[in-house]
Amino acid sequence: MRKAIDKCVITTRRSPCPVSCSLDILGDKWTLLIIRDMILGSTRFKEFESSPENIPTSVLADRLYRLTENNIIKQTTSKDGSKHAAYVLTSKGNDLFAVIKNLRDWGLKWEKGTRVLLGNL
Amino acid sequence: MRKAIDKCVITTRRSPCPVSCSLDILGDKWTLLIIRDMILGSTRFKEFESSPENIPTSVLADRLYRLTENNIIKQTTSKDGSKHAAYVLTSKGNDLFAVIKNLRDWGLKWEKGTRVLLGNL
DNA sequence: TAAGTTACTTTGATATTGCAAGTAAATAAG
DNA sequence: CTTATTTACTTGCAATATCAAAGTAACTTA
Repeated sequence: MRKAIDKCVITTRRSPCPVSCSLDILGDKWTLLIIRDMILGSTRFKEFESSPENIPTSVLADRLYRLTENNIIKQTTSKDGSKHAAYVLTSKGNDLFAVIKNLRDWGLKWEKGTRVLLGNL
Repeated sequence: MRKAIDKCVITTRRSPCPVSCSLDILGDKWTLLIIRDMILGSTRFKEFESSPENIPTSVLADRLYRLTENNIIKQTTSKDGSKHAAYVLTSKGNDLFAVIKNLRDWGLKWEKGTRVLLGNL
């Protein structure tokens, strides 16, 4: 995916438009699903990996890195005292709840056969 | 991009989750920008093309096709009587206004240097 | 009716994704 | 304490998608 050497997030914006800028960061098939999982309480790599959409591990590692770079999530020492990585939403990340809810509502309204799987998402 | 022969939108969902399903359709860097432009009044290929983000024409053609397949936009005969293609939002498409507004608000709040360019987006 | 303009398609290089396999550190089991 | 298992990734590579540039046919304007 991205080699250790080129682990850097390029931050060239397509335009100053806030919609465009948000999509520069969030606009792909996986990023907001990770946020969804975090809203539902997931904190660990393994948990994101085991979501029903089956994100490739290489993509997951890449997205966790980018989300961290963009201060949307951050690593913490997990409460259970384990030394395994744990991720939590920052307030910037928590503010994406509204976006997720709108995507959920739109999906429920217009796409037949969708249904809430866990929690309220 | 897509050859005439394979112009078909594959509709395999990653999961029945409404968030995931919405992202199957909307989850990329360009789709919601076209919706943004349409909310701001654009109807023609040339107008989408001349937005500040500079969408490649091949991607634009592809997205207009997919949005049409998903009943988010539809072709109309334009009001001015010209025979050139014109696109308008369906009610399904109009319902994305909430998503766009959330992305705008999130961008304005958290991304320095973003600013509303035209209208309210 | 000739000269744009519009709405695309095509082409080919480059970048991203998806999948399978591999690995090192952390934890659990014996 | 030693081995086995789990976790959190990385690597390699084929498949797919993107981008930029150029091309084209239908439509409109001069």
